Amino acid sequence: MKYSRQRNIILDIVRSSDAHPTADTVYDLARQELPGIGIATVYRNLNMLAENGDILRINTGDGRDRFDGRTGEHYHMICSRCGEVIDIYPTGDAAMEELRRAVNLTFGIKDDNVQINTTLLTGVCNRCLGKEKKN
Amino acid sequence: MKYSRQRNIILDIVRSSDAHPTADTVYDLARQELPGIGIATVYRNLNMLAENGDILRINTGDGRDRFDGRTGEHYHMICSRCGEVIDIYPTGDAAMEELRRAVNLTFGIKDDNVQINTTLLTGVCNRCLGKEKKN
DNA sequence: GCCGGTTTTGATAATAATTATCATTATAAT
DNA sequence: ATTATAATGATAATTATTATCAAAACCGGC
Repeated sequence: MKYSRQRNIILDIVRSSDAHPTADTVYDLARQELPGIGIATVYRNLNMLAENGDILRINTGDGRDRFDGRTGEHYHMICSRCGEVIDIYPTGDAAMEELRRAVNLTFGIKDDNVQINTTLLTGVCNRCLGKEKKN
Repeated sequence: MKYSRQRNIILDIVRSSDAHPTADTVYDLARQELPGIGIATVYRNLNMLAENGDILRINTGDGRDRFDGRTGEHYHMICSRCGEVIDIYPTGDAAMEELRRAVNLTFGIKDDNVQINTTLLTGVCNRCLGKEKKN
């Protein structure tokens, strides 16, 4: 993989965002820095960066992938009301180990060829819960 | 929701398949029974049936939804090699309760607004593992 | 059985996200 | 600087799915 100005801009955008941006959002932000950048370049690089493990691809199920620059172990919840992606971090390695054991036990999995998906949960986010209570 | 021959055919197809068929596959099978059926009818009914809880929609992340006629509590694994959807059933209610507790504990979730996604795991299916060992 | 209202159908156009193509340009190694 | 390789940007193509809408099917009452 060669250096390119475009790729670095895209990586920076994804890394410095905490909103799990879509390709389109990344494109808009990238144009602010490099107006001539093409949408194909954005897609191409998001794919390469994800492939390379520099960023994470999040499939929300709504037809548009989102991307996450935080590659440390964490998980995502999709809000069933607004579709927002919420980060959830495990409370510690021990808890995580406990979860894996529970998964293996619950489903009778013996080997290590299985990993827990990064988008693990669906629920109602706090913002939507707040709005609900007001009505 | 009214009776219609098409809807029943589609429901039967999804129910009697254990291959988590895509809309396209359902369309092919439906045409064997009712050659004039339209693709839009298939999509429309898969959506309505899923909305209604008669079938399950599985988002595999590869851009084409799959459908599952078994609505009892079970989970899915996506094979990271071949993309196949593997059914995984919990070993019992107690195990499932254990898993939920582990999830809540691991992620500091207190309320009940959260549910574990039906597509929970990614891994290598047995068929792909078998092929691998032979090489 | 026929009528009127409602739902569903099927053909097809439209949408929307993403990928492929390809000539041109940028980057890296010698 | 030269040259090989990789990346870019414009745009066409692809693909799954949804929207549109006139025609047909269905259902309850008469």
